[in-house]
Amino acid sequence: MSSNIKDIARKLGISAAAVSKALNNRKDISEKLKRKVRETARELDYTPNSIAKRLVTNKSNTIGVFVFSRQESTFSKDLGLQFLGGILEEANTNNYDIVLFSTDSDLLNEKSYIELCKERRAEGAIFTGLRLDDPHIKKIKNSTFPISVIDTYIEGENVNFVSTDNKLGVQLALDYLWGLGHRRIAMINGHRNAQVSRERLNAYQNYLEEKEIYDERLVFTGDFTEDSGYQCAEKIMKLKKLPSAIFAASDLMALGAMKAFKESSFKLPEDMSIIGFDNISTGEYIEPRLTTIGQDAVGMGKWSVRLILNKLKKEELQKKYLLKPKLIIRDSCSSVNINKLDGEFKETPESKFKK
Amino acid sequence: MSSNIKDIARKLGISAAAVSKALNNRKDISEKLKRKVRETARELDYTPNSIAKRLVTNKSNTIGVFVFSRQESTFSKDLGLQFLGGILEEANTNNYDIVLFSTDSDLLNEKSYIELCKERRAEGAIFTGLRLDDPHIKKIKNSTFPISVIDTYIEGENVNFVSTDNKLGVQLALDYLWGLGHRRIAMINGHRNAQVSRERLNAYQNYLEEKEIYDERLVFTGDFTEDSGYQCAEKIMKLKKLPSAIFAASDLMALGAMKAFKESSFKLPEDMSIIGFDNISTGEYIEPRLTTIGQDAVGMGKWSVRLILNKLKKEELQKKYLLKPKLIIRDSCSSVNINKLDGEFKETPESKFKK
DNA sequence: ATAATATACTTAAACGTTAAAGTAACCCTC
DNA sequence: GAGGGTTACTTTAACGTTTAAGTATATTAT
Repeated sequence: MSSNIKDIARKLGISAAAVSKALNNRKDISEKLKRKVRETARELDYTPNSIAKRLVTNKSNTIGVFVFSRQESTFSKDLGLQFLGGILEEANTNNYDIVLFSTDSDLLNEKSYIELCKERRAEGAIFTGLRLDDPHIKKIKNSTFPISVIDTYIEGENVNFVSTDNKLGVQLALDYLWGLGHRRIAMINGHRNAQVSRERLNAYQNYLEEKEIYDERLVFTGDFTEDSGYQCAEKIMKLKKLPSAIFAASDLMALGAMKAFKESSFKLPEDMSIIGFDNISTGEYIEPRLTTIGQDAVGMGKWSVRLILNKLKKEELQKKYLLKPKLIIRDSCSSVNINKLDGEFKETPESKFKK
Repeated sequence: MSSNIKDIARKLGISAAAVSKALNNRKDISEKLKRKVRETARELDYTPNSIAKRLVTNKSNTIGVFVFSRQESTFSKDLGLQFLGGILEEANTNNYDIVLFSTDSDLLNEKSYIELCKERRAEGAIFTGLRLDDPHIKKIKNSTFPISVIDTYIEGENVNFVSTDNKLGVQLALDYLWGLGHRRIAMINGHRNAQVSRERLNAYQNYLEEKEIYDERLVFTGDFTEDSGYQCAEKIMKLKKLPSAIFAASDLMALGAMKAFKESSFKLPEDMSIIGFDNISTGEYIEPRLTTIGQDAVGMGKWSVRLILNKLKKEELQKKYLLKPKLIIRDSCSSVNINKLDGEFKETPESKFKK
């Protein structure tokens, strides 16, 4: 097979240790020998064996990654590949390997996520799309190596949390709707087993309570899928008093809702303003183009790696990183239609709505 | 740290070899000892060290994966995650690890893809989105370990090719358009550095030549991006004799073309039928919903792993696998508008167009 | 009873690398 | 010219496993 350090040593009549040191550019080897070693290494087509190196140094330079991307996942496939891209770039830049694990195969029935990582001596692990009711949560909590979980908060000595600043995201969305004059704003939330659902709901409730317009009957619970958004929209249409706007906790649900309204021949956005969350690419193509809250998915991937690396270096023991979302204004929200306001709100003085 | 085989051996007063064999369920160890070993392994919270195992057995059980997903890539992010899903599931099922490499970081400037794999002693590698003008192609050609390349054909002893049956895909698309009565069908192709562009163009040309309606002036070259589709559509609109339908080599380009036509207030699909290729999820949401050729991306991922595994087992030396595409009929194609037919085609007898 | 065979282990080496400790040769310094 | 320091190596052990070969004991066949 391919040559090793001993082959080089033999050819040069020196010790293997000298070769190792030469290749690692240590200071106790002469420049002359280093040159000779590097040259013969090239001649013999030497490739370092990282497996041997990992064994002897007891350092795997590996991070395990689990991407749970089922339909009812909190993120779309769009975001999934962006997470991965960020993770990869940051990891490889720091000389770490990413080993990806299938979350579909039955590997996971035999062994826990943690065991899979331990066997490979992974130095850290990253989870995305983990549900709060995942059976392995306790093991993650008690992990002996650092773990970053994207979008799901888990209490634990070695567990980091990377997410979007959901409170800010909701604020951006509701500020925008409020500014457009909306006073009756429904919410279509994701399922209760997602961290982000809770956060977004809380932020929504707090915001509207502060404005004194919170109405719990306007909160509908889906499961992040398009279909659930559709169904929630149907329920909304049956309301005696319709809202003028809807805040959906995911773009996919927003898309489903739009479909339902279109089928019931609502004019969008005039008859119903809809704002989503995620900024999936489809939002740009649908009619009307979806206004939404954009997440920095690549950044989330990078930070999940950084927090692990920091922990390994025992420096800067930050366990949480929230990325700033941004409002992406497109065409799915309009200023509130004065003619359709019911008595309750007719006297509201806001008339200079920006758009 | 975590315990090892020697700890178990010491505790039980037996040799490390016996422990190893017991844990591997070899037949020259008594059932009684096996039970005892397994029990103490559990007690001591033993986790096998796969790194040591890989070193001694000289088997890494690893496949390296490179996903090139730039904008002008032949596949969308949608498909990217599907490839990965298929790869992962098939690999993990067969006890192989996937190590993913960033194609953005500058890791790739220092070392070739092949070197990265060799250092990790990867047993195989998978490439997706590789361009025909990639500088590392020659190294891939001469690889000493099996490689599967998705959608890019590279000649080489150890190189497998996994793709969609593009000829069939084009046939499905053109049969469908032909059946709807279209006789003047333009093509918007991807860039020349993608294998699939060549195949799709060839198939298009052959099909239309057979029908004796091929016109090279109706072939436009984009680069798989939406924007390039838009630009090609603009050129098409400047044609003296407009086509009645367009076959786009990617959904993204089809989307761009639709945008251009809509802006020029074409009625879709009445004024222009458009069919795409890929079946990205956005196609379902756009108006009109995009008719397209669907690819089995998950299957492509799985087969790229299978071909590598077969090669490693030296059985069934198949180096190529083509997955069947399927026609996904939605709303972006209509039967040809008789009133708009120019003289040249008016007498065509086909009048029973299915839709 | 003896030899052959099977069973259930142990011993020892190996995988390719690194790192700690050792050593020989040389250079200074006073 | 003996002692201290530096330079440039070598020797040895180790990382945690597996495997081939060896061995002692028990079992069976003749």
